[in-house]
Amino acid sequence: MPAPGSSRAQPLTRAHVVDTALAILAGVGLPDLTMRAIGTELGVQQSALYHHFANKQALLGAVADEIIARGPRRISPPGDWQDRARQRCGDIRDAVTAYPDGADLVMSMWAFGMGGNAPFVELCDLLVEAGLTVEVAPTAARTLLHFVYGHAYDEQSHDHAARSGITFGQRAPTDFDTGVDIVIAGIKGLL
Amino acid sequence: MPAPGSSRAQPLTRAHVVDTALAILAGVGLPDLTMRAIGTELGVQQSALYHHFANKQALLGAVADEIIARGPRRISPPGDWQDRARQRCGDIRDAVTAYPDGADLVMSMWAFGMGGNAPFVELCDLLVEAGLTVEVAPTAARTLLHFVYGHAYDEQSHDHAARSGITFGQRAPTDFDTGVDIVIAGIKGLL
DNA sequence: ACCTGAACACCGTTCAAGT
DNA sequence: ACCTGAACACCGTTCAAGT
Repeated sequence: MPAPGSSRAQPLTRAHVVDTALAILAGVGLPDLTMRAIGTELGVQQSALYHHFANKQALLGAVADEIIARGPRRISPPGDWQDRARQRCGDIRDAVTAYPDGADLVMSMWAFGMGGNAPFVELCDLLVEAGLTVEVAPTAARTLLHFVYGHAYDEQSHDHAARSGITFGQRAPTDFDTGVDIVIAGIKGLL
Repeated sequence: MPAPGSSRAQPLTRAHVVDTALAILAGVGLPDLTMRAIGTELGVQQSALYHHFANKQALLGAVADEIIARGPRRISPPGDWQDRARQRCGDIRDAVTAYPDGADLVMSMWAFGMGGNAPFVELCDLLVEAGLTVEVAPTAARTLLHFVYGHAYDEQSHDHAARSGITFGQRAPTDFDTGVDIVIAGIKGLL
């Protein structure tokens, strides 16, 4: 961490900004991931960030991409397309739940078309390879992702709520797997 | 609309606040649904709202409940449980898409346990009636709702983006129905 | 009990000016 | 090109004080 006020040898890069944003996200969550916090952590004025990103949303889009990129990506899976889809969904879930509010961030940025598109493209490819038509594969991929993000968002919201003293009915640990299985079984019917 | 500064005969009620919040949401969307805007529209200081709601989230939870309550609820459907589930999902989608950012709001409030729980309860009941065990029905209901909200959120985000000039690949109008069918077919496998 | 008025501690974004 | 410093136009929330 550079001391605030220290003159940097290197100019700021987008990658450096994204790195710092991820560190702040990990520490304090999305509501406190402010332009001022990022600037302060980098030893720079918040206005300097606008030289590298058009606005906060563009910055968060890059953060969403990085959350996905840093997530696990188990390769060369044994078994059929259903096992591969299950595995990829699990990886995506692990990626977004690795950071507080990660599901919220990635889901929003994906919906807005400003980041986090890789999981959609990968699942589309996987499903086309599995034999789905190019017309229906995007719909199936989105259905899968809506579940993955929705479930993760739920989980992370409950983490917040638990800290505020609100309690929820206990959720089975197999809940995620069951949901993914439901959607995959449904997709199977499209073949 | 009461003129600002007019002394009201009746004291403010929660229902009146929620009504006004919905009108503002319909007009300007969630980012501009501020405590100040609600207060101004009611001819009252923003601080007065805290006498009726603990905070903004509690107020938005009540708004989410009202969005669902005001949505359509087609009754006594012909056909099997799958038709009934399809119909209920369509109604929920219509309810949340009737207001700008409605999907975002209802999804968030539901995840936080602060509102919008009725659709979940209804779908649970419907699925238990269909023959699902009480262990797996909530998981199936959540899977369905994650898709419905995720899809609606996507649509409404694209509405925003279109206004900012961003364009997306065209989505088939049957996309929602196909997604619901995928999940319902998957749930069928649990019977 | 219900509401006012003012304050507190913040936000994202812009922009002239420096180097 | 890259960044500073200061401002602009906002937020949600709190709280003493009024009625």
